[in-house]
Amino acid sequence: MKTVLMVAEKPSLAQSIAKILSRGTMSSHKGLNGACSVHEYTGTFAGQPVHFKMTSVCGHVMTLDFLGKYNKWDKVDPAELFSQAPTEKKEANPKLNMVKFLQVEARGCDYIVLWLDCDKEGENICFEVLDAVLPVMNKAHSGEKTVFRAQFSSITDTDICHAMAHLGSPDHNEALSVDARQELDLRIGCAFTRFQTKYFQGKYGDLDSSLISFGPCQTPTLGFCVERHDKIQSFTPETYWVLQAKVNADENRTLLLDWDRVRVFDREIAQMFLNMTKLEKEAQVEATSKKEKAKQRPLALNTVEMLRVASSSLGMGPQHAMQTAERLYTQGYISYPRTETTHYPENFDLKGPLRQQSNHPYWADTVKQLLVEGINRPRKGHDAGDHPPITPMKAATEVELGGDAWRLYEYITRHFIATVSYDCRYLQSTIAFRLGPEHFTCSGKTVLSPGFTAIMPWQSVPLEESLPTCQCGDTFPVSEVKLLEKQTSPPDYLTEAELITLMEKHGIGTDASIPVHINNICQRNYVTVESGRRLKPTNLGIVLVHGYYKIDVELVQPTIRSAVEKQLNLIAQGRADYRQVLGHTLDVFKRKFHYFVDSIAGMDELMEVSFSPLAATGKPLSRCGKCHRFMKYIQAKPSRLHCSHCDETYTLPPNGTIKLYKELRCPLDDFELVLWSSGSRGKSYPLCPYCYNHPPFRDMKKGMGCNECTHPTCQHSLSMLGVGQCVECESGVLVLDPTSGPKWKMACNRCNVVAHCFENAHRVRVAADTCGVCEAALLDVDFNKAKSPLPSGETQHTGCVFCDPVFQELVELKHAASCHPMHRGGPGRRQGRGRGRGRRPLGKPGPRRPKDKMSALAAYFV
DNA sequence: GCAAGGTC
Repeated sequence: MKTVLMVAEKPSLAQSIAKILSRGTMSSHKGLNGACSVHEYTGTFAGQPVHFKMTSVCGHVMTLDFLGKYNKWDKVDPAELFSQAPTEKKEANPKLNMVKFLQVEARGCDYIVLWLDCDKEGENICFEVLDAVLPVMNKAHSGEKTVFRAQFSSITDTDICHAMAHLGSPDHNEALSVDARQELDLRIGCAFTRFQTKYFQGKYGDLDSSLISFGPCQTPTLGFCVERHDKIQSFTPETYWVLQAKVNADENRTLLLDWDRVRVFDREIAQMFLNMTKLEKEAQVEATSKKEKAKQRPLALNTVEMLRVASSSLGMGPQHAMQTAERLYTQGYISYPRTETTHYPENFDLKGPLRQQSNHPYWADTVKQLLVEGINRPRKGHDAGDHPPITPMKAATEVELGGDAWRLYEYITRHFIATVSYDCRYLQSTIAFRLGPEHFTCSGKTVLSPGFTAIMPWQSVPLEESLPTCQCGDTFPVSEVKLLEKQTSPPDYLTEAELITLMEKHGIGTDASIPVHINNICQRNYVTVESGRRLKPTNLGIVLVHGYYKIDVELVQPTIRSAVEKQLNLIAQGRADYRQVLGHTLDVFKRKFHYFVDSIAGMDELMEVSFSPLAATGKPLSRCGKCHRFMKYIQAKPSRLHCSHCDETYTLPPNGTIKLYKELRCPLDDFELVLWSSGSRGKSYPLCPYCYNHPPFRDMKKGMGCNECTHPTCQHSLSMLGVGQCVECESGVLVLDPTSGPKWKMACNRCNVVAHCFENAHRVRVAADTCGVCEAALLDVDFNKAKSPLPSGETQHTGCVFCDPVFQELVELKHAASCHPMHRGGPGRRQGRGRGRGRRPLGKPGPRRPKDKMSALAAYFV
């Protein structure tokens, strides 16, 4: 029997499609990567009985990047990234082993049916899948078609079965347009980002962002925030006047009338209107009207609307809201949360999900009433052909979910119930008055039936007292006419919800990527989230955008995306050549890049005003090995040391504190050592600022401290302080932390394992001898007289921390900062440890300590 | 260390 391989874009879709096509008869098992499942069943294909294997990828299989050597920032001119730098496709998520997984499943298959999402990205993934599986599938007989594409617009029985019966072919042009998009985004984004970052970080010490990034989506996103900021800044308040009149409706009630002219901006004219009306004793009714109006129930919920409400009403940022929604989805509480669709398919079972909610403590009554009296048809929304709107899939209580998960679930459920509820109906009454020559109106709303607002109370029509009944020609006594002086007020900072709307409108990002772009501009310190989730640009954000305004406004305009997308659509439609479009667009941006580089002084002028040059930032900390003057420690991200005399900058490890290390010097370059520490519960190690940036030995890399230094004789080096191989990771060595006393620690120089060894020793040294059993270096310890754990009050002991019975008792293994007790020393508690690969119990370390001192020595003299 | 797009 032949085998048909079928591949969907994500595990959940593979499951639902297989369920539909197999009519529930499939058997499932997990694939080798643990993330994807394979669903198998038998059926017919092209008129013959076959075996079906339905599985999925997890989004893109591959990602585009530059060849390794072009990722060295200090060796490559960013301008080269526009054409010379070659790119390669790498596995998007190496942990998932997707290519291997697909090949294992595809081996021996005869046909493939591609069930990827029906958009351009999906079409591109089709070819990523084909590249992986075609080499291992059975070869086709000549002329036989073996590759098929399913075209579906919703995940319903009819649609899926129809797609299966009308298979087509994958569209190469659509896939190519995505290839072009990837290459453009990569080359343009990286070139501008690297140039800006290097230029400004080399000049200023207080930018407070480790990266000055640029991208065709994130930059216009920032642009919207700064545009609003500029509007606020340039706003000048204007004074205006409003004529306010009150009439007595009866003895104890007055009506406030709205002036038909609303407001005037000229004081004298306002005064004139007041003079014309203030002596009037009565207001005459000119007309009355009563109109029944409806407030429409909401459209079914899609991702973007959910994110808007989450931000504006629940105070949850888009990134957080999305993560919460994903968790609700994987736990089965809601349907797939990434969808653009606001329209339920015709045969969608609306009553099922509704029935599940009929015993819910918060909305049982509303739901029961709907089920008894009949639900309303949801409004006609937009069908993007991806997934049904976001719908609750099972009932849940506040206690069960708790916190933000509950609040989001509650909103989704209330919204869903609202979509099948009736519109809110209310009566709008208006009375038009005349006071002398001027016209006024008074209007009020009375709710006739609350409809969906019962389940979405925040949407209710506010309760108002009804207007008095009256007729044309009636008069009411005037109680007061006065002039109010007011001022126009500036707009407020953009809310996240408004930003999402703007991004959606201009096609910046997608439902899945909008939260990422917003998160990016926050993390890069371009904007901060203020109360009410309003986005206020920082100085850095403002200067960047104003700089683009000065140099090339197109770099920050939202059209930067849509213009490119227009070109890409030509590729997708087969109306333009992929190579030509790519070449042309790259050429345009290459010119823009060169112009930007040549004009960077324009942006720099703005930077100067807000930021301080490197030489003027930071505090003197340690001495430079070249000029022996103090270098300044710049704490702002990225933290570094700057020698203003030599005009050199030395980067330091991120996240942690830096102190001078006892004025000790590196024997290689005479730089004063500094001590990096991740906190009291973490680890610390000394490092030489020069060696950290310029590795001294061949077997060392950039970013290594003394605890990884292979110097054979320096007292701070790995060679001198290394004790034994790490008990968890493959390549790390546990290194004695000479600053950790009196609570002595050894820390792995690769992973975050920390071994606490002696609490009451005043001196611990790494001895020259090694353990005969495990080859770890012996430790030479002087304990405090009063608290010595040694028998008969001895204070001095030399032994192996891993094998010596006295020392073993004193060792405790932890993880830096997190402090999970992974190990407690002492016999009798060893069972059950050592889960996972490559971990050895502390009692049995593997081969240890850098042994090959001769080769390190040789490297030293290179 | 960089983009944006999938998804886990």
